Amino acid sequence: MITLTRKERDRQLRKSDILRAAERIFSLKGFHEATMCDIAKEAQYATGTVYLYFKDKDLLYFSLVEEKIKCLIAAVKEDTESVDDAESKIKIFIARQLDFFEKNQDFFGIFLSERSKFQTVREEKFSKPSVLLQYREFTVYLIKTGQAQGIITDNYGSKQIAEIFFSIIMSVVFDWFKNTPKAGSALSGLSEFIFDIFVNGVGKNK
Amino acid sequence: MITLTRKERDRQLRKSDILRAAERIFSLKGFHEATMCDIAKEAQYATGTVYLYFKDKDLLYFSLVEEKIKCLIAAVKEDTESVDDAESKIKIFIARQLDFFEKNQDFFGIFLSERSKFQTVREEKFSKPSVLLQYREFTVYLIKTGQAQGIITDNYGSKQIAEIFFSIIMSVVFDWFKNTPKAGSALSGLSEFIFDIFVNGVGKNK
DNA sequence: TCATTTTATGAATATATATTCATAAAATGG
DNA sequence: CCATTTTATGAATATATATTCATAAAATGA
Repeated sequence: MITLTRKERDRQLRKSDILRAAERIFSLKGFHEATMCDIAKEAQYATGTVYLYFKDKDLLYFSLVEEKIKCLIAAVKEDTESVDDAESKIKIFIARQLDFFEKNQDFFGIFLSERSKFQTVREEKFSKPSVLLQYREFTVYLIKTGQAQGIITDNYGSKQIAEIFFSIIMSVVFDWFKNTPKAGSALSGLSEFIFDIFVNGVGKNK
Repeated sequence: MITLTRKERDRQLRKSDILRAAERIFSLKGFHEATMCDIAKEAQYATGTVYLYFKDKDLLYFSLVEEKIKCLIAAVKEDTESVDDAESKIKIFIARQLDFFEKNQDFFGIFLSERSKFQTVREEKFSKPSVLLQYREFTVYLIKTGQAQGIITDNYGSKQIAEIFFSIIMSVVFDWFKNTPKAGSALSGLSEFIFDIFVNGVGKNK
């Protein structure tokens, strides 16, 4: 059902241009240091034009984050649905995630540096449940599946475990991001490591 | 060797007053939203006075974070030194850390929300190695001890494991911080959980 | 081609707040 | 008690930048 008029489609394209510019500028300078003027220039528009497409700076920023996370969720969901056993699901989840961040390094910079902003301001500006929440819910679902299939402990709640899961992945990505000089080793190569640590811990198996 | 003149000591006291005020205001509003005026008022000084004690807003902020982390490091070092076996060391480390964050909830708010700032701007303003680095080094040392004593795997590097360790603790603290309504259950109660997950993973032990 | 609507422009505005500095108050010490 | 030094004050300054808006350009369609 394609109901976009040409006008609407054009508008979407221009919004998209601006979002791409914002992505570059925000990730280069961070939220506060990036100016609307920077972003407009990068998108080859005048300052005021940006405001015809995004109400204000906050909203521009959030639109960008939302768009990206939606992408990630979509990719992850599609791929994990293709298998049934929880172990594969989890492994695929990790791999997809690493892949995404590797291909979206700029975005990752934003995501990391402004996480807190996203958590506090979001409530005031968005009525709809945040995509981060959706994302979180999906990891909880994964863990529950693992518990149901008996490969993950049920000594602890799925939410609690999901948080740990997420933070381990993020910490590895962050570490890689920080230390890898440009075109270094593949982030995706760390999938195994994450899965192992997450499932088996760091204790020495005697 | 007490070499502080009364003048110097007074100055320290006033700096301390200002730091306490900054702690309250920063944690209430975050770095950008907190104004120097807010902080001055909270400390019962005029705006300009703050500048007699701290060169600028950034430095005030970093002084605060440094001071707190130094505290944490000191506490952690002292306590872990009292035992020899790595398992106890690690358990104590976790417990002390939780204890610290529980007692310094305000500070934790700052620490979390401005982590990125701290990581980027620091280099430019401080020549001395940051306390965060010291902190990180200490966790690496802990892991190495564990590896040397054969309770932690040496399939992976100590740095890599230390990052994971740190991030697991932080994620638990963050979670608690977010969900616990005021005077709820003790954060310190989660020590066991962290140790278990970290060492044994979330895999179901058959 | 021209009248009307839509879109773009960027200088001007509005606001916010970090920082300074001339002035005043307080402390010092002789 | 006075002269000098130190410390505190807070109004004024400087700067930065998000946002607006009068104006211009472009697109539309008859």
